[in-house]
Amino acid sequence: MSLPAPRADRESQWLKGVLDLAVLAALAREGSAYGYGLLRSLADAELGGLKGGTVYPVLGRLEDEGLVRSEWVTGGAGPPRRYFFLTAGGRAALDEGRAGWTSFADRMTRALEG
Amino acid sequence: MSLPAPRADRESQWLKGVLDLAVLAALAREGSAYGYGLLRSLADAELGGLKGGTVYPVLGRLEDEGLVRSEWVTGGAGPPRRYFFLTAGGRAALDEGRAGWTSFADRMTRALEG
DNA sequence: GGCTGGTAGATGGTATGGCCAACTAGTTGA
DNA sequence: TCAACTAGTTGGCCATACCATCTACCAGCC
Repeated sequence: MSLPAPRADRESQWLKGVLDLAVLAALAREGSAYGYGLLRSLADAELGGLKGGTVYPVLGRLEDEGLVRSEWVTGGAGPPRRYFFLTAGGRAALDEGRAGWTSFADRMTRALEG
Repeated sequence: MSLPAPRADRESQWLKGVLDLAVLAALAREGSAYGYGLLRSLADAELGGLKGGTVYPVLGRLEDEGLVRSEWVTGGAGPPRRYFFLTAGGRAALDEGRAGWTSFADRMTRALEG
């Protein structure tokens, strides 16, 4: 391929560094959630077409950073689910990230309009 | 180091895929510009602390994609400057990118507030 | 019992692109 | 001659979203 524009969906680039905040926000909104459910609510709603291979590593990173806690729940219908909850640190990180994002988005939008 | 949060400045992640649009917008605003000037106007204004190693490759990519044209200008004060101009394709890409960005930023902001 | 299909989670490799550091070169002034 | 500033270039690093693939559990069906 030698087409000039690789076209690599800009949106997937834009998600970088924001996806974790989106996940934190979804957890804050829903109280708790398991990966597969998040996957579908995020994909059906605002942010299009996320796949498991994208979301699960995010949850893993968030747990490594102590921003979420997880808990296996077995015995329901289907395979066991791993439910995630925000920690206090996660809530703080979400607030901070929200502020940073709105600031950045404003500056960027202004830069694009000039 | 074992601190949980690697702290890798979120903003630098957010710039991914948006910086090229910011550069296109700056060129559209100023008519033409050379790299070092762009560097300073972008850094002084909205988007903080950009370095040469970040901006010059962007200009190179934009030229490879046919979105900008460049022209060396020698004989002024100081080293030769390479001036960049938007092409028609660049203007179209800017419009398209602007629309995509505002849409994404809106959806993202809504997702963060929920 | 075996099949199939949907649910749930995990993993590895790839490619993108901003970052830093170092480098070359031209001009100006001491 | 030397230093400082301007201007552009290059190479390697690293985080992270993407894709494809894999395991495993359960339900319904024959």
